[in-house]
Amino acid sequence: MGRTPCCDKTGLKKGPWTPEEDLKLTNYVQIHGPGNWRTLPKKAGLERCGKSCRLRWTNYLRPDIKRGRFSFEEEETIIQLHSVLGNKWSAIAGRLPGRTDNEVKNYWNTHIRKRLLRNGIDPVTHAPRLDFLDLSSILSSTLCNQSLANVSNLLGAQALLNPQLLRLGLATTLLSLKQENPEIFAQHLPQNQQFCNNSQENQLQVQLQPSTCSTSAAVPCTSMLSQMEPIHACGEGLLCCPNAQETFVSQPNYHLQCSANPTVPLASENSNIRSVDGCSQNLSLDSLRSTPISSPTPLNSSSTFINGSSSMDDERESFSSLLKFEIPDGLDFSEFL
DNA sequence: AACTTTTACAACCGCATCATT
DNA sequence: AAATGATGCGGTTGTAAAAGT
Repeated sequence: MGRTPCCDKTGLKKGPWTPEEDLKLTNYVQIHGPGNWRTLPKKAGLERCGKSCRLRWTNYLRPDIKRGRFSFEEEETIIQLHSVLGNKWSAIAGRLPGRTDNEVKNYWNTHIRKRLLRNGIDPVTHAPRLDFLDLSSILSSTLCNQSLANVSNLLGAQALLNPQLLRLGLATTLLSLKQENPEIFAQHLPQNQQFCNNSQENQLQVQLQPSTCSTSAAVPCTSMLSQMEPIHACGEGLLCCPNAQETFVSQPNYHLQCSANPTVPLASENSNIRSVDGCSQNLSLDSLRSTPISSPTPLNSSSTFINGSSSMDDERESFSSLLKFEIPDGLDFSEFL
């Protein structure tokens, strides 16, 4: 059968629109309203395909379009919605007044996607990626920044990870770090109390604790980045989720949880953090979710930007710095060294 | 200053979906 | 029910501007 083309494209102009064309299209739509795009070009005196006119109008000329840089809130919304909806740009844009699907898509591809990749987050699954090529650099920067937070980018890949591979990767990285930065290595690990330095054997050993709360691999990590679970210390410097009984343990070997940067108050104590209910009310995310997530943790947002970076991008870069991890049962660093 | 590479974004293309005949 | 048309959607490309060498 075959469909007829949306318009006869011979002799029709393509490429960037001129101000004159924009004016013609705007004037016509303002008088006659949008729609009937097939016949519009001829009536409006444009040598363009109707489809092109529709796109130009909806993506650029429409008066209610908001232009300019995306705000924090908009970016957070995009990430949260994308973790739930995937590449449903139109659906995402529908929740961002004044933004078009094309704009959201472009912004995702040029900004957010790259940032997530840099931070070790898979932009498709929103789960942490374990790329051993990056392990050293991330861990190095983590240690040098006196925080273990970024390691979560690696260890959070519970669904993707082969435990043996993890041991190997961590061992290699830790060894090289220890050789390259022994002072930092010795200085910071005890502070974070995730590790302890066994001075007698000059080996690293993990303080083990039964894992009481784990997030399921089904939980998008970028959502988790903005989900500050109320947590509390539960001994030995480890942090646990108080409502652990509500969580699932998909892979007991690995235990990933969200927690505040050690230098800032926990989510439950931070008044700047948007309330759980407020978020879900704003976005109605529960209604959008196609598959239930196992974690009761809500989608949250502003909490990810509470450290004091100066530039917008720097603050956004901090996305990755708000996760902590716990070492899984049975993972003994002495095996690595 | 000239050239190359990268980035950002507008626009295009093909397919899907829905409405109408 | 099938054919056809109109519109929407998402992936991809083209290109100007910015950044780097």
